[in-house]
Amino acid sequence: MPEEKETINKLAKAPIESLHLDSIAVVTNLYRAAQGLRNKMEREVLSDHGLSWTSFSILYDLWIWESVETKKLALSAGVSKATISNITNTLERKELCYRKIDNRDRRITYVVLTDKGRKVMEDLYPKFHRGEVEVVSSLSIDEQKVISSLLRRVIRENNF
Amino acid sequence: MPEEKETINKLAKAPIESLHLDSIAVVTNLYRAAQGLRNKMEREVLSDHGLSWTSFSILYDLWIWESVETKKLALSAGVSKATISNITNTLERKELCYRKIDNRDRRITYVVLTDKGRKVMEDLYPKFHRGEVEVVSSLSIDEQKVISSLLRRVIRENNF
DNA sequence: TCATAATCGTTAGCTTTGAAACGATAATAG
DNA sequence: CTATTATCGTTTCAAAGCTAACGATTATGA
Repeated sequence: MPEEKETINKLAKAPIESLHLDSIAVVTNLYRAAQGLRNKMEREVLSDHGLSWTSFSILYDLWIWESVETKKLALSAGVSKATISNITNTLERKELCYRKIDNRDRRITYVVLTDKGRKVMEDLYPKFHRGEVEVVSSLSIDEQKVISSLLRRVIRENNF
Repeated sequence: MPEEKETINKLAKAPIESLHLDSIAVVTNLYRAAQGLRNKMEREVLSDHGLSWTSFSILYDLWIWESVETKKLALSAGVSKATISNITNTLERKELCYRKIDNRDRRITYVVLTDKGRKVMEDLYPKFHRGEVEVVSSLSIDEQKVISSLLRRVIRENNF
């Protein structure tokens, strides 16, 4: 990669005893790929319904699990509970979900998908899935299995 | 993975002719790893100087290249030019960089690192690099090379 | 030359994001 | 049985982030 090489040269002047170039490459390319993925999906798929990546991932959870506690949504999406609270507000305004307080433990709030929300997902998911397939289409099935396996290890070992 | 399997079962009911499970796994794990990476770095390293991941990546570019056009910063960080404008304001307020208009083409604005900005990077980069190494430490060097290579292909083929 | 088009960065208005503080509720301890 | 702790979700406030519109500048073309 052109940019990567140039950067490494400049980094030589950095006050570092030893540079682990392979680690740098993994982190750089990992984040760039994820960022590109998100941007592409928001632009080409999710903008149809005015949804952000995180909003979609929440609707997705609700679609799969019917009803999910706020805390689990935050954990699943990798964002703070404050963010979930805000996004839930937006989704509620769009009538795609609603809140439901647990009667047994009134501290817990469940978020539930509405019929309208389900329809949106039934329209959106096939398009999203086509996007997923397209993004990784330059990798063979075996390569997809390899990269998933390696990423899973990173996720597991870091408790991501 | 426990959650992944359960999800796939639920997805069977989805209105999709054919599900490419390997593509789903790549996208899911790719995004989760990147999200975890960002959160960890912001929490454990960048919070020392009150910097976001994107702010840091901009300072990093300036550190390497001395002076960069706003447009290239947006491209490099994978965010919109409006975001760069906002972040540059914040960084300027912290006296970590300043703007400089090109005399030949007065539409172009360069962002330049200050001495204070350089000092911050000299303090921060070693810590950041230790974080990078730590995050991927469960992968062997060969595995790191493999995953970088596969990610690079995804990036290239999608113009990310 | 001068009008039109293209490019660049900022602004406006909104949603997303997180840390910290806050209220409400439940669990625990004495 | 009360008092203390712990947990949960929301609110507050600031920064990050996007789209679209805008003003300023440069390039193009007739």
